[in-house]
Amino acid sequence: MDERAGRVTVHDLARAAGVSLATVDRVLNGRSGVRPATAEKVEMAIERIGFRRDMTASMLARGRDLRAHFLLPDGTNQFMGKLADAAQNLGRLARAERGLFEIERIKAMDARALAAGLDAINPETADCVVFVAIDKPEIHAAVTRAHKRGLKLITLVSDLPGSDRQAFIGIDNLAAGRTAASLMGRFLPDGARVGLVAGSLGLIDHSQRIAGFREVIDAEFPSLQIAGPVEGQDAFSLTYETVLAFLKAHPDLGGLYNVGAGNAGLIMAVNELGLAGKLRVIAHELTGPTRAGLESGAIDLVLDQDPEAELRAVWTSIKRLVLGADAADPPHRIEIKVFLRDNLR
Amino acid sequence: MDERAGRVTVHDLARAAGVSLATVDRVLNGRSGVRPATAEKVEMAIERIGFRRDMTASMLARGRDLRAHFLLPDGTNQFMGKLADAAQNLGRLARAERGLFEIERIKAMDARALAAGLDAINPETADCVVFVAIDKPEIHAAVTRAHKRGLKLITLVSDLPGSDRQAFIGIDNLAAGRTAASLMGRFLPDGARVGLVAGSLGLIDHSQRIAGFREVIDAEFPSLQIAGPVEGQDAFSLTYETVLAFLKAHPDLGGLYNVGAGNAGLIMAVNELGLAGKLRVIAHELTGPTRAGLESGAIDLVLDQDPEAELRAVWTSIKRLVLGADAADPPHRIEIKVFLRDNLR
DNA sequence: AGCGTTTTGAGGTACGTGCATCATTTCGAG
DNA sequence: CTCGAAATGATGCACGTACCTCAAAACGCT
Repeated sequence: MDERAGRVTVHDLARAAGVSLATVDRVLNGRSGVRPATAEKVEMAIERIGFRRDMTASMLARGRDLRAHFLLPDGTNQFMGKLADAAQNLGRLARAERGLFEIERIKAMDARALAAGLDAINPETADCVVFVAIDKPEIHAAVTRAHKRGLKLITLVSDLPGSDRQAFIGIDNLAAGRTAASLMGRFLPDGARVGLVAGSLGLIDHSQRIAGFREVIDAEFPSLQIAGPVEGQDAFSLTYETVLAFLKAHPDLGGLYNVGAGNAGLIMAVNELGLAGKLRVIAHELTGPTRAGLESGAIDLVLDQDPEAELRAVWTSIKRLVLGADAADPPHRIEIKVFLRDNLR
Repeated sequence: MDERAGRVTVHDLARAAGVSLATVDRVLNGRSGVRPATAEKVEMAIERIGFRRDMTASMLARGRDLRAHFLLPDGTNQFMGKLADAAQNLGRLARAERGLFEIERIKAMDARALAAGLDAINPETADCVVFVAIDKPEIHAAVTRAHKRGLKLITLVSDLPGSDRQAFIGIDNLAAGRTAASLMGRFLPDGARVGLVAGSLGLIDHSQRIAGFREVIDAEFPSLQIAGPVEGQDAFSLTYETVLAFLKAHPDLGGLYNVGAGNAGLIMAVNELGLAGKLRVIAHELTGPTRAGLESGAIDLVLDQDPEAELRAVWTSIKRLVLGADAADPPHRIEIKVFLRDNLR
């Protein structure tokens, strides 16, 4: 309660609770050998005197680093490259707060490789695993095993709901799909047809975006027709071929919403058919290709998630998971940015 | 360079630089009485051995709190209320990292009150001032005085470029205006007329939004006509009256862009004239009134800045300013969120 | 060379918590 | 009541940096 005089320390807490420092330590750090009644005394005293553990001292005293192991998809996906760069950069900064990041790239869209990567992580050398999930049974199983080994798990960008992961850092993909639909609906005339493109429906972020999009189209713009989705595996050439065929099969398309990557291929297909500017195109993630697409007019709108903001949230989340709830900010959603040609900076 | 063995400490640094601990301390903390040549030896050693000061130990040792004094506008502006709440909340969390926030509300839109508030802050009891700027000469002068007293200054939401403030936390308001124009341009038919509403052009965030809006309309949608801006002082009843008169004076308006607050009054005026749903309305900040406006259809689009994200950035910035560059993340822009009826959560 | 001044060194304590050790008390079952 | 087990207390060191004091050395100047 006394906000102004020196800090409230564990000594004050021990005195207020009428127990020894050793017992306070046992309660604060969840060690065994404390009767529930005693623990409650301490917890009530924490509330009463407003004790908050000083994280600067805590981190110093525990001496150990917070070790996070990242498993990120490799390949030509530019967004994942930005994500890995952001992890690298933030890792350098987090060192000043005793964070130690290990970044490993694994084969994209390959559930077996991801499962193997998860299984290979030793709880002796890492506290925490950060990975982009694939919603397949073998990944659920690997997550359960990792959790049993005592690792903390954080999904990044693409979640794995219902699993043993402790946190998800990424945008609200349902809301992203809804936003796309809401804007697409305002761009297109009644009765138009919209095509959907995804990387893979096995990625829950992709399928959630589609679900959100469908929901709003059905509710608010029921006259619009939806075609697809087709899958391009987030790869350049496959997306090119797939979208080219898709556009040829549906010459009446008025809009295209790509929930995945592979936008370079998509743009190439759109340009090849001379549809740039005629087709309303909404894509995700501001990268080289999508930026070029906005500038050239091939893409109307890009919904973006900021990798740096996500990595900051990851670091915060790691602190929370490993050190306890009051070690860091409460969790918060990553924001969805909307880019048009006119607000590219 | 040795990344894995125990940390690189000041002791290692002293040894590597061939100086004593005391000298290292003098260099690291910018104390006087070090020859340039010696300081350079230390700085080169820092680079060479990759020394990074351990912030957990540093904060603990310095013992002092990081004291930030907030000067936030009072009044009926809901966004400012959210901002103050966010400051309160984050203040509680920042205590665990030795942050101490003092939050003071001062009369809104009153440059004299703000200047007096700035002048009243004692560098003995605060390290840092966080305030919402008003772009008037007397504020520039007060900022200069505060800076001379040794205070660090951070502008929040509304900036004061060209002054002695050390940092600005807020969205890119030029980009916000451009975004609004880009979307408004796509919503309206050729030749339509758009009205502009502001709180006060003395607030640089408001004038920047208008500038960005104008820029894109002129460049991309030159057929659109712009009326206004009119000023509602961010107040409920004045905005109501002003917008009502404005709409009556321009019965041909197809869209309305309010860069300021006072949206409850704006909605009331729009409803009174039976224009809800007919007029395309873009507003700022997701608060009670704008949320209700989205839901009822009186507002089409809300550009939002997240007060909590801004306060997190403020705290990061305070650490950087008071403790030095590697104490925290590098600065980053606050993101602009776009809300439609369909992605309200 | 001798002076005063500036620069550098040596060493200590303090910050608040984590963690370990060992002694002491309390508890519960028989 | 007695004994072993469980719970609690007492104490001390460690973490890496900040900040202080006092002494020693190097410097610039005449």
